[in-house]
Amino acid sequence: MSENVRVRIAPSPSGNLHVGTARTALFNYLFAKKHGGKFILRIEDTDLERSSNEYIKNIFDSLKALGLNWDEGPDVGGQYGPYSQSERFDMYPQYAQKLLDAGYAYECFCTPEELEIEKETATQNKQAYVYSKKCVELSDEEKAARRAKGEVPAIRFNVSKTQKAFHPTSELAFNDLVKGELKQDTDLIGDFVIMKSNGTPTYNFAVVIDDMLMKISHIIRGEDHISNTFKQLLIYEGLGTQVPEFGHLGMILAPDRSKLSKRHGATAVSDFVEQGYLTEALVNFIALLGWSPSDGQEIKSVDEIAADFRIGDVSSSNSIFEYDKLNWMNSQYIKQLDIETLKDALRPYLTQYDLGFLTDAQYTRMVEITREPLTILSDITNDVPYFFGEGVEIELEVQSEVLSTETSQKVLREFASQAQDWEFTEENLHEKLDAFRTQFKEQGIKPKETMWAIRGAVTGRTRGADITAVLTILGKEKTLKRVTSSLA
RNA sequence: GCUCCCAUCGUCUAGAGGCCUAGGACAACACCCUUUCACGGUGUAGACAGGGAUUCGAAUUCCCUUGGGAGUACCA
Repeated sequence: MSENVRVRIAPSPSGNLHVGTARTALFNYLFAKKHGGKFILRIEDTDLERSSNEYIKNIFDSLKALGLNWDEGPDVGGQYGPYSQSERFDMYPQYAQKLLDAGYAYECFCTPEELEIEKETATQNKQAYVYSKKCVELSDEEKAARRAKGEVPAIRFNVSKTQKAFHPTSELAFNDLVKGELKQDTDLIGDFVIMKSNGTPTYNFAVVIDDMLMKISHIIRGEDHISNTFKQLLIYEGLGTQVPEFGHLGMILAPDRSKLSKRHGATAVSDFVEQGYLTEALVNFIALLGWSPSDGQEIKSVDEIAADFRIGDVSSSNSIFEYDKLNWMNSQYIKQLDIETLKDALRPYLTQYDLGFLTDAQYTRMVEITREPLTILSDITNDVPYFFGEGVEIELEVQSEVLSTETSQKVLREFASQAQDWEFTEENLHEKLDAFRTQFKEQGIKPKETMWAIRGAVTGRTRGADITAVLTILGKEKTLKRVTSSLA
């Protein structure tokens, strides 16, 4: 299948790129890479009301950030364009006409009110709603008369007729790439509209025509499309064109097993990026929802995953999006970042501080000593306030439980006097502080307490980065000033 | 309501009849390391939804129940 593999992702720009869509895009991308095929981006912007350029840009940016670059699309073009559905409106009527001519579709003049009544009786009888087909046998005279009255028909697909033409029974089945054989009784599928009375195609029709014209070979999408697949299968057959392969992925659910929505927090790729997740970590994590590496090594680049990817190995069940593992994975990716990249990546989260306060060397050192506990990049914001400004804000608890004690005061007094003569380099400070601790240890004061007093006075906290490096970055003057102001 | 899909530790998963007294990862817990927090290391605990059937033998096959998800538009 190698040269002919063509897959696509077809988001509708009615919102920012959702992680669910991102995962579908990823699996399509992996499938294309694995088989040396093409990955195509098509924007389904037929719902002009809800579509916007801002969302289109967000989709482009997010996909690129995840490393899912497309071979054909609205921006890069390709030989099967245009790649925005709104520019393809004139392509659909001819195929609807073809279906009409073959008898696989017919005009329907039913009003919304009539349809509503049909639906109501169906629900009352606890039956599945299936369109009555009342317009299927309309004579040419009747249709002409209705038109004369100003009625405009929609075009419906004749399900049973198409089914009979291509299959012995009313059962329609196909072999799904991830779920295996899937079947449906087509008697339960009503004759659905393919062209609305306003002349635009419905989703199910447009998708088939687009996929056919773009020569899409494999359609990998969410399992919420399974019921659409049966309708689309029939359209392909009615059109007499080659039917692509289908693969349906389980859904991504929120921890409460409901659909992942805004009320659960971040849903768009760009939301995660804003929060300080690395796209490399995000895409890696998302790949693990439904797929697992054959060697057990979970941290992998998209390229490595592609080499190991087999669509048949993808899990057919839903999976829950839990932050725990994503967080861990993000921290792993942060650890792998080289220092210059990290320094830049962190800047957006440090805007509230005056970075000019530190030299580049000091900023570098600060990042080096504060990077370790970072789960997401934005964690840095609350970890570094004491590096900036002359004074420091002391946490209430630190003041009452650490700095106010007799022991701490003693330590700080001694520190204030001794440190006057110290040279504030990390190497020297390390040595001096070691001796300093020992000195107090002999008086029965634990090293931990000694260091807490100093840390508390200088950073206002009891926890944080390596204190020797902190003092060095601050320098003697600021350190002593802060220590002195903590003396009672 | 009707139709379809799914069902292994809390979560993501390995497992395609004997290799399973079910393996890994995250989270949890304990201990170690340590001038704090953390990182790291070593351990502990934790699952085949329930019931039938097939078989010498079932997490793996079939059926039912239960639970969860999806679809049911002249939306996409």
